[in-house]
Amino acid sequence: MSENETTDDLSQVLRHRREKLDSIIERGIQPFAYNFTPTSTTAATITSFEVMESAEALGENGHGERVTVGGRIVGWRDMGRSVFAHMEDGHGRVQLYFRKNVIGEESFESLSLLDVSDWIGAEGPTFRTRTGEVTIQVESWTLLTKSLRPLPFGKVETDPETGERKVYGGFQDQEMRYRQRYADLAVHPDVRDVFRTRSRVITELRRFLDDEGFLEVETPVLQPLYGGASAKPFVTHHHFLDQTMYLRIADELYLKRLIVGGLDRVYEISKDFRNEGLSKVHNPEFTMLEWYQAFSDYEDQMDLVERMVLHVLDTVMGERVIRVGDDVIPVTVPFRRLGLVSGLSEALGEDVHEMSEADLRAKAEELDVPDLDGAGRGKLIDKLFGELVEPGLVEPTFVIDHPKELSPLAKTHRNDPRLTERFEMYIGGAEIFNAFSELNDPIDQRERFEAQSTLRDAGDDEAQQIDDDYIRALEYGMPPTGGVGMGVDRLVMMLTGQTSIRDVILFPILRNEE
RNA sequence: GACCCGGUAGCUCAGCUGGAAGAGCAACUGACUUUUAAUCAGUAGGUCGUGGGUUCGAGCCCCACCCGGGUCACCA
Repeated sequence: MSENETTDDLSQVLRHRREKLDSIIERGIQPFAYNFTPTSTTAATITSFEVMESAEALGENGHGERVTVGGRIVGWRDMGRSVFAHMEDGHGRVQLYFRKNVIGEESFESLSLLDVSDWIGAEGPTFRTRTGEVTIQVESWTLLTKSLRPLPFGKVETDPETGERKVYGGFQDQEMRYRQRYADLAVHPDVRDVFRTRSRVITELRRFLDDEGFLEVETPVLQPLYGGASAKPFVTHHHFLDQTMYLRIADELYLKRLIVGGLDRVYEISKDFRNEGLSKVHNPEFTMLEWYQAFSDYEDQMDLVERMVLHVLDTVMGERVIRVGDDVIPVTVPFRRLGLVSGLSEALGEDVHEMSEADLRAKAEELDVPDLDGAGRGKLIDKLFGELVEPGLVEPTFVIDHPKELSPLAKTHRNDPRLTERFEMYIGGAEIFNAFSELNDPIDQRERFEAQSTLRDAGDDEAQQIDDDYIRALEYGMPPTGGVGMGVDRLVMMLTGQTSIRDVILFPILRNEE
């Protein structure tokens, strides 16, 4: 039976499909068509029928419009001299009805060569079956692509009253769903919807910033020095230059060089790369949106973030709520603003500014906060805040005015030299935005870099490098600037109610197969 | 990185105290011209994640490893 060893190795199911392919070719049917021109989609076919029906415009035999549709077979019920099937395209699904005395003997016999997950085109008038489903009475059909590997469709039961879909069996294995995202998408319409939403969110973020007068720019992914965030980079090598290169961990320093150059409102949507662990909210490559606006400070940027979030909710979601798992969180402006130090003081019941580093450390140890080695005052405050306050930040909240040590690229707070003008915006306990009044004093910036360098020498491999070229740019003069970074993946998680970042990234990072 | 759970037919899973590898769906053959988790009859399909070990005998027990999920840690 089998032509060769390769075919021998295939499972029974795959072998049967190869055999059908052979039969198709023997009958002179093209199994992988070159093109097809539908006149309608599955969704439009149904809508059109319903419109004609309610206008009492149906033709003889209750037939609606004659359509030609293309799609993938997702269900098949063989009744002998008639067959019911379901077809899906990018817009929905529609039922097909094949009758032997309508399509003819030869065409009907050829149906036995079709399988679930094949792509076909079908042509005929619409009607409503006895059980009430709008269906295409197929008069002719054509094979578009023979599928040699069945998709793991489950059995779908649709409740006739509520329209709720219940899936039996199906494709559950998370690993396989991520590795074979094409199959996951093919089988799960709701997964396709998540990524459609993601795309629309990014479109609306662009539209919002474009309308605010921002210019979209592109800056290097491959960088001789990395900076703009505290993170471990991916390291690579350029052979011709014989030079070590890093994949960017942030866009920040390049975008601010553009502000120096007079491009006064810029943004970039980019993949950033951080060589760190994986979690429900961390993928090593992720999508970042950063923007910088001359003649603004972090207060202005808080207003802009509020307007941006509302714009995305209004245009994409149609409602001002965020979903975290099953929780529905209303989004209203202005968002809550909480000083990092004052919020922590409240949680501790004493003024953090009055506490010594030793006091802070004792508190942290008392609470079993891990990894305190080498933590300075700022780090201790941050850790305590993370432990005591952050988990409660479910409604949209700006956490503002971080300790200076934690923020080497932010301006010193105009009213308190111990703090910086910075905010992080949290929703549902996750950080989504991070912003500052950008530090534009080149002398101060060099000192901050040097402090980072000291941390680096002390073993902190996430501390930032000194970027002399960036300081040179600041010496030419950067106007007062507010800048914001946003985790696009995390925002999409919030909007689509996904609890894992992997469910909003089409191809999340996985270990190699085998 | 630590701990917990998992990996058995194409898919979803069961498999008792160690004693002849199972079910449903999918597939294949046949019946059925308005079904919709179609139905009915029959057939076939297995490297039990991998490699060792214990045992008369291992899907099951032991050791190591691989892969994934979850929790924690790391990650502003």
